Amino acid sequence: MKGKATSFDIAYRAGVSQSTVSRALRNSPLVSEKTREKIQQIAKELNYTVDKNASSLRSQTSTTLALLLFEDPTSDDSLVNPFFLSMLGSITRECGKLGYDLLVSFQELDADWHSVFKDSNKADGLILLGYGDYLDYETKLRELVKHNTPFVRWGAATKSIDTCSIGCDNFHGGWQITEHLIKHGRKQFGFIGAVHDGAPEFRARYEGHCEALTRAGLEANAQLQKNAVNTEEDGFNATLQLLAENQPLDAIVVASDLIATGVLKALEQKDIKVPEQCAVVGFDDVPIARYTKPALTTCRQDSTAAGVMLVDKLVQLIKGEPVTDAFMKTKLIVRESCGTQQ
Amino acid sequence: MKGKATSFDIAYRAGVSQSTVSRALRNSPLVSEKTREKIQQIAKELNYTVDKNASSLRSQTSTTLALLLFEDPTSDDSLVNPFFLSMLGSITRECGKLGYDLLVSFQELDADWHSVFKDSNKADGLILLGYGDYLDYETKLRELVKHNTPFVRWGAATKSIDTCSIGCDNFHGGWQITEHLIKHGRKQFGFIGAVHDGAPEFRARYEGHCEALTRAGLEANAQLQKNAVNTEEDGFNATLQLLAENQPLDAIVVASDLIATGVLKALEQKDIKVPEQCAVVGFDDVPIARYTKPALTTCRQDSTAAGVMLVDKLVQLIKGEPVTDAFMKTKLIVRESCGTQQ
DNA sequence: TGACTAGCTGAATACGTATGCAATTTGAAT
DNA sequence: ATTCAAATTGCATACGTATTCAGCTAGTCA
Repeated sequence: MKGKATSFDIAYRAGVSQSTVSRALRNSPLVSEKTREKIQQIAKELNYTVDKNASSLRSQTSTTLALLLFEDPTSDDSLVNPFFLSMLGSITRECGKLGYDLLVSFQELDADWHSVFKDSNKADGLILLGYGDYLDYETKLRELVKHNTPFVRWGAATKSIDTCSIGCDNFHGGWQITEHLIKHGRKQFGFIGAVHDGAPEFRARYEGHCEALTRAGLEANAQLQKNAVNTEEDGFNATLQLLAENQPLDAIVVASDLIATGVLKALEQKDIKVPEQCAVVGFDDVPIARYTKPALTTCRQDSTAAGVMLVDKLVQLIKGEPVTDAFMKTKLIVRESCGTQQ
Repeated sequence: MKGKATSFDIAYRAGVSQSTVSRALRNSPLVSEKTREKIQQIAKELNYTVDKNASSLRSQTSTTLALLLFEDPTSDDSLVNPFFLSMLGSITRECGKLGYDLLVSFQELDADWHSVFKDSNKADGLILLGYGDYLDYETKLRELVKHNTPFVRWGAATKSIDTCSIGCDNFHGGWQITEHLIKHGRKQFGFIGAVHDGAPEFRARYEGHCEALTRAGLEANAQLQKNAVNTEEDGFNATLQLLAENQPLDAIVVASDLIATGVLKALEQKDIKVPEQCAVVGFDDVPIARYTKPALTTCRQDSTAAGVMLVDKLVQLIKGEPVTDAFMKTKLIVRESCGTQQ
């Protein structure tokens, strides 16, 4: 025999029809145990593998999920948002466990990703990863809903669209961090992270932060909030701006760890001791956070659990089962940069 | 019309046959410009997308690559080797640029990954990532060759198998690092990293290290080489073992950055100042290296270029073009941990 | 005018599987 | 022996595209 073995080859050797082979290999109860064993035996001998394309074409289902990662193409190409990257491991493994293949694709924000993967039958469903609120995002989500494309996404639930979102409680996280710092005596807060035109996640963190201040009878000073998108560089620059305000400051709450690395760098350059003179707290708990100097106190989002949940929910959606949004609790990871260890 | 539009739907509206539609959409020169434009216009109106499965089935080519990442499943699930992770970005983007989809899959070392992806026609070719030399690796590579499966891999060229390997010159890197340290007055070297049963990459780095010592008239002391697989924990423990030898020591060359983070941690715990008392140099230049305390001097492998090259070569292979192995030069990145900055 | 070519187009088919339906076998019950 | 249901199996077809081959039209050249 030349080329790959087909189900017909197996049928011929087993003395049965191709239909029976197909059924036997999928463990259909319609075929007798004896026949099934014989067929599976032969299949093994021939190193037979089901042709994915033919199978998908016929059954109109690809058992493949597509992971779309949105990123601003302006940033350094080699630098992928480490938080999402850390989800990749668990997503991949969970897919494997459930028998799904995973297509990974980095998308530029403005591409018309929304139709291609599902419409071409490449994937049964989509996992959307990326800090939200980019160009036409909602419009595209709506498009997906209209097309009946199963998808899940990481991020805050969007009230206006009926989607399955999995995210962490950013508001609570921001509150948690700030409350912790207040409890340990910090009083003059700065906040770094874009809260207006940026990611809604950052905004929620900021609002949680403000809420904690208010409850403690402190006041959020808008002058001490500086915008920064999710890069070290922006963190560095925003910190310099913040310091230029010349206001007393004993704590900086930062919207992400990546930004926080830039904040630490700026403070070091200005000879401001962390945490003695100024506490710094990040958000995400990316791998780097353990290695900064001082080690970064942060608010962990459990990316492993998140990845698993994203896949599980998506598969449920594909199977037509009802799913609900999920909120994950954040966890404060106290390291050195907040000055409250032990 | 219900369901997705097919090429027949377009044909009907355009008043032509399905064949013509197929040709027009693939820009075949066989169809007149007028017809082509009309068809493409209608296709756009109907939001038509070619069905990937049907197309792949018919043409027996999937324009999909599979990235297989091998990792020891014992390590923390969420921790993927950061060096390989950093290749993912460029691999993904290069695939996109060339019109290929990318399947990503983490494989356990012992699975029979070697047949599944290509035989099932899921992918046209394979990218193999992982420090080599795991169970039956060569056997499986040989199997791939026998099956005529196009594949490329990151790592040292294997003399015994006719594969396309892309790797960096680990020997040179080890030599480079050591030579640099010697030039700056270090004399008593330790080496941490598994050199026998571990990755051949680590071994080559060690050999380069030894070569540099020999050329400088120094001698590699086997007692001062301690094994460690690619984890921070192993680095920590190996360092303690190394120190327990109670030999004079003013430099430690480490087989990878990840291990080096553990080395730094151990040295700090033992109150040994880096780099004053002991220089430390890693390998890979993973993102974390910039953030350790002190910042890690290391030997960079250009993962972005590597990723692009892996994809390019694989596509060439798929097209039947001849390819050659490639060796990339390493680059010494001097930071603080070697004590020679400026 | 006829013959021939270039340029397009369409009919028909194959890719390899999954599945509805009909057909057959088996065994049990009458 | 007859009937009937249950258990298996096979036949035929559809999934949607790409491509071979043949056919048609219009234009060219003799």
